[in-house]
Amino acid sequence: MKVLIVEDDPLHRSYLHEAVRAALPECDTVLEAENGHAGEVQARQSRAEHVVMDLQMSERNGIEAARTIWRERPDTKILFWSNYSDEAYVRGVARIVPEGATYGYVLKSTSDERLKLALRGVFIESQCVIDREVRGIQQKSLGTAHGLSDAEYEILVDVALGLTDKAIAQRKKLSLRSVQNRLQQLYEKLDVYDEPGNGPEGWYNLRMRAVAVALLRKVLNASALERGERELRSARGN
Amino acid sequence: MKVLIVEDDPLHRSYLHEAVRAALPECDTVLEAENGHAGEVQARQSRAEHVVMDLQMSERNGIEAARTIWRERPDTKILFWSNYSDEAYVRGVARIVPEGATYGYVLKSTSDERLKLALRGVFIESQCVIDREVRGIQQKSLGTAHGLSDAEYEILVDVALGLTDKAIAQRKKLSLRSVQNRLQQLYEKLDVYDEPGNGPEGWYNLRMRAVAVALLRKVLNASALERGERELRSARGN
DNA sequence: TCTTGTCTTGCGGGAATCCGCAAATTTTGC
DNA sequence: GCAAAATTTGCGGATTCCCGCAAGACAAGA
Repeated sequence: MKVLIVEDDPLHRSYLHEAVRAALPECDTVLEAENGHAGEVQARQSRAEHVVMDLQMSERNGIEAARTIWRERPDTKILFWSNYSDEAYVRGVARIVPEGATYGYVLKSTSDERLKLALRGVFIESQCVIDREVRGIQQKSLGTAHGLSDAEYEILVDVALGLTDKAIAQRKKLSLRSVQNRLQQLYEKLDVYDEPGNGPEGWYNLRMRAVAVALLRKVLNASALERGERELRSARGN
Repeated sequence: MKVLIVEDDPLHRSYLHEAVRAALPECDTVLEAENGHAGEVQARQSRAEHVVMDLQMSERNGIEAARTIWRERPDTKILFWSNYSDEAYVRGVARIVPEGATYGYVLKSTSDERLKLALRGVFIESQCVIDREVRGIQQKSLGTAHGLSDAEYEILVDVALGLTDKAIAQRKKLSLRSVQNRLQQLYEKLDVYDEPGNGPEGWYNLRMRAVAVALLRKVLNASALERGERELRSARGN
């Protein structure tokens, strides 16, 4: 059994290496890669079916890397090991998990014991192991109260990239007014309307404020923006 | 001699602890804090004059913590030790360094040797030690070509927070048109005008696109946004 | 003093936004 | 198969943004 570790921080990498050795005696080979791109190459060459992957890496982040790995071998078991549980990350991972694939998502702040359990659970028992806190974010993002639907989230990304309503309408094949409707839903869910009494009204540019709030709440993050920008550019130059 | 380490990652914290022990035999006490807030408290209680500080921590980030520490004792020597050299961080640090204070800024990816040199340089020799790469960012942010002036940067933050032109004008005590002028400078420097030929014109909402570009280039980051938001709220409720 | 350059401000208009209203269309539930 | 609910779309307008143009304000320098 082979395990591939994709992690850019040397300290965390060697810690993970130790943890894998300790938790998985049946593992005979541990490979390492120091960024997403190297990880893809390694996974392809070594045919490793078990991957521990950091999200947030320079060069190429974990979500991108996981997506190409899964595209080539959808039965690869991937355990995401991340510092943060930003809704943007959770959503990003959920978007790329293939049908029926087994994966895990644990935070770097979890105990050695729980990391061990996750390693065995995902790699040996083929269970999906999601950290408690991550699970909470997942739930929240589905709740209709504050949670954004996929449609709303996509609009949010387009807006955040700086596209005009017209451009979004064209991209999403919708009428101008529909895009604006979606935007209004966003404004309500993100609660960007300045309540009267809190200074004069009209303090906020709603479009910009919505993005700011999404960033502050980690519904969006830099990684999601970069992903969107790449997609935008590739769609442009088709 | 006392050294305070403020770092939320346990692995990095113990690594730093070792590095300090090895580089500074004249140091008899090493204290640790696991987030910015605890760091402030520790610094106050222990009167440590030498601090190694991570930027990007939850609870309270390094820039905030450093600012309050320096406000209480401006002669404290602080070595910033960070994963990234985002222009937003570099700018954030530069904004809070007191007159004549000595500090350093090294990346976590530097070698043990250079970390050691930085520790001795800042704490013993009272030199300012700035990593090569960080220095590069500093220079670039000053170059008039793409670099934003402080005035432009402040407008950028206000826009990113979602304020309207009118609100910014009021906040900054400028006329509406002056704010819009500053915005136009921003648009030019961030190069948000879609060149003709690249699809139909009017793809971009300039205001939003400027912020998106700033985020993608790391001129802005989530930390800077949070700082801005806090200032905004405190200014509101005065 | 006069010039030159930078910064600020006002005016005006074209374009984009935000959004209420209502009809048309699709989806959902039974 | 049909009615209720949700979504999409068009229209019109108030507001805001974006920006060219030009007139003051201010500082530096010859």
